[in-house]
Amino acid sequence: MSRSVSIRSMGEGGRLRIGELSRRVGESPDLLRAWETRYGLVAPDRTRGGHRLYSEQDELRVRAMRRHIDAGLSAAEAARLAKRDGGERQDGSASLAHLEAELSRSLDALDEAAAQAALDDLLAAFGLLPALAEVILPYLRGLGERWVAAQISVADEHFASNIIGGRLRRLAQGWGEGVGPRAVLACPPSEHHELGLLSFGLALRQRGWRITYLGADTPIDDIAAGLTELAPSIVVLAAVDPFRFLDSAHSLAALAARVRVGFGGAGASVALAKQLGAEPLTGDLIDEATALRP
Amino acid sequence: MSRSVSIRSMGEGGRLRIGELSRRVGESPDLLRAWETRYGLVAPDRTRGGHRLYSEQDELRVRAMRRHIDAGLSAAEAARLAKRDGGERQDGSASLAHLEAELSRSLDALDEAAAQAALDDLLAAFGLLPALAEVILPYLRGLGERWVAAQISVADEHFASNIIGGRLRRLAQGWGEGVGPRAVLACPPSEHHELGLLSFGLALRQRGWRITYLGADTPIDDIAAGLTELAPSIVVLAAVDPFRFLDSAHSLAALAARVRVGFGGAGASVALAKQLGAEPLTGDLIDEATALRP
Amino acid sequence: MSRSVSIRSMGEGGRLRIGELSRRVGESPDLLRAWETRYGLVAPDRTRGGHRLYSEQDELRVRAMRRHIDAGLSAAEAARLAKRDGGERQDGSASLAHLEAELSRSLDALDEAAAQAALDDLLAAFGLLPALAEVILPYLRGLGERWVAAQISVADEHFASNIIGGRLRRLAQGWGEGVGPRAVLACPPSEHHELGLLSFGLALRQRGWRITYLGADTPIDDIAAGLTELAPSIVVLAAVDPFRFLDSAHSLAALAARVRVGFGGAGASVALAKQLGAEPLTGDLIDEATALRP
DNA sequence: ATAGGTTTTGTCAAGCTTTTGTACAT
DNA sequence: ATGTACAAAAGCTTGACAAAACCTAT
Repeated sequence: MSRSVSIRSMGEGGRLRIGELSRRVGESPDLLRAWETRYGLVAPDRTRGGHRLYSEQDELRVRAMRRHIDAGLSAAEAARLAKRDGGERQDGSASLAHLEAELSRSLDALDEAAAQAALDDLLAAFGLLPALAEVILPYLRGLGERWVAAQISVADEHFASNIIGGRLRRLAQGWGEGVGPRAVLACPPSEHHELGLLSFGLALRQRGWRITYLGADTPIDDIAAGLTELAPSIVVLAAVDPFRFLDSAHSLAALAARVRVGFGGAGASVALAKQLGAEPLTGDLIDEATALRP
Repeated sequence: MSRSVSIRSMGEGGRLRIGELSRRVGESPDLLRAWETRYGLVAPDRTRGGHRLYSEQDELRVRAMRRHIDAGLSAAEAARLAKRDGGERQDGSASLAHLEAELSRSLDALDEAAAQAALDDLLAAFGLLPALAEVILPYLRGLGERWVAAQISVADEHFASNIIGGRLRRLAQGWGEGVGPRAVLACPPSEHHELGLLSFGLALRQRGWRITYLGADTPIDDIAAGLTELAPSIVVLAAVDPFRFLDSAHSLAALAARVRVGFGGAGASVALAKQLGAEPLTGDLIDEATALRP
Repeated sequence: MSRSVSIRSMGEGGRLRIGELSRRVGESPDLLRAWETRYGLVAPDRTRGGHRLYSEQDELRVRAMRRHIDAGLSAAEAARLAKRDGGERQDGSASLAHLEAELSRSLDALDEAAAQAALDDLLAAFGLLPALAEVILPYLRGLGERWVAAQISVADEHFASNIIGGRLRRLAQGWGEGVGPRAVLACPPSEHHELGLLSFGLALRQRGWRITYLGADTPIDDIAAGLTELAPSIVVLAAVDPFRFLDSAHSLAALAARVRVGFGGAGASVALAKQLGAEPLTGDLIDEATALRP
């Protein structure tokens, strides 16, 4: 509503001229004008002389446009999405932050009902993969760190793990069935952290894989036994401690000679995987699952 | 790459051009077009200029097609299956809408085996309370309405009621035992609709209550007789017609003077409950059960 | 009964060409065609171009034909029998012995779909508590014994445990909510067998208790920390090895001084419980849960 | 089992159009 | 700033082709 046409004020009014906007968002002025005329991406006010004055929301829209294009959308589609919800970014992340806080609070308070409700909301609002990637896995990481720092008791950690683990297993229902390629999932001996592995399995399932889940603390040689029966496309092993891999180095190398093997979890590394003839799956868990090809 | 971004930006309405879809699913654009023209696998929107715009479901279909082909089916068969159920099974649980339709269809067709299977799936996929709240109770409401509108015969209505009632009773197995507070459930004289009351009992049981179920058409004075023996925390009466309460007004008032009494069902109202000294339970059945405190 | 095919019907209706059928049943295409023309063993659909499309039932018939031939029958005789009853599934008699055998078979064969179906049938036919008491817990005992006797690999054991554990956790949905007395369930440090504890929790839940589940490998002192917050009626600890109790003897005695504590599992004994001030829950797991009073 | 013809299906090419970033004249 | 132009990239349609998989009949 500010009437004053303070040409110079690009500060608190937040209204930018095209050159400054171009510099901030890293798009050429020509392109910004093209996006405006072609797709109506923005409709900046004008100075009396006709110069464009962009608002902060315009800037958000332009950035959203760029994100969508980088994600592979056409310019037209990108503009359509950016116009629809380009300025609402902080709203969405606010609700995400809120749900994250609620999950955290309820689990810390040993309040199962509230925790289940938070998980419900989370999954309903974002869907499985984003909920895992953006909230649940970060929460579990934080939980581990607080546990290491002795800020929470093991009982607290167990409670939260069991609630989340229970939910993940519920979502895993029937994940061994169907027609996709098969992945066998397990943790090496002495490794008991399986929530990450469960999440990885769910992400794979989302992509159509069939999962055979052996879970925590599984002797490597025993995996080999079921190989002919299951004929998996890949065996994925996850551990948070590299020594869990190294302790079974010999068996792992033998396994990798017979079947494709992937190493994941904080204990995996490219070097370690290479050394034992396995594939490294050391990136973001969800990304790795999404990118995995049979 | 910006893989996680893509997950997010695909969330709502971001339609892909053929090149990007090709990149994501790993099939050549030529092949995608061939599958479309030969088998009608997908029917993407088009830009004004004729370029294809694929939806998220299209992507799922293409992936399903690939899975079926890898499983050994011919392209034609793979496409037939992918079209049939390519977009349905995201997270392993069949969609609620699909199960609802299947229940409805099988009951209308008087196909008991199919109806039982649909109930199995429903309960397995969503659990008791959500299944009741989201599917079974809405179905029963619809059934009642269709019966009033004379769109179905009494036999149809009985068939469906008996299947569902039978299942609810089986689920009620042992609900009188345990350690929780006790609720006595009954319908007043001349009231014969007890499916809602059964559901209410199951929801209470789910929350730890012990149920004593007297069922349809129960004289109020008879309830009073068992009172000292059972020592219930509450007596819940349900009727679809307010006159069923009014006909026993005197006995009901007397009962409410001795024990906590709740009124539920379409025949209950806040005014009526107040008048006879009872608690109204007029909200959503499952919600009321969940909120009830001993 | 053919179990709810609808959910896992991914392969349902997928008709095979002769090459793929040949691969699956291990008979040459030529032979398959010969059996068809000579004995009318099957009558597959055809594509417009004339290619054969075999149904799942056709596959069963071919397999039956092979079984009969291997049993010594002539081809003509074998075809006659296979046509008569080759396509019919072995009908699942709902007998307990049969279901037990089917569960055992499918888990040993790492066949998740069949195992889930067996669990479905089991729970539908007998209900939770009988299914646990009569089939699932005995099976788990047998599994442990076979494992000790090294008759099965750890991977086999893990697979079965995860399938059953997943199901139990699914059934545990929402068991922390409601109005009943609260029980805290955990295994002492180093104890990782939690399937019995889960079953015990389900049995308690069935009787109206609210469950707070801390699961495997929980330090006793940490349980004490949550005590005021949760105010449980009882804390139940389970272990298969008495040393798991003895290792935490001091903490356990301290805990038992503050709250009612029960000891269960093969590692518990009346003497041990008495010594540490706890209640023995050494009888049948389901019976103990059923008999427990707040 | 072989021979000879047919169907299915992935791929490619040719020629034309649309989309989109950038450039330039007014 | 506007409007037009332009060219690279990406798409579209039609038609064809060849390898693999199937068919029938001998």
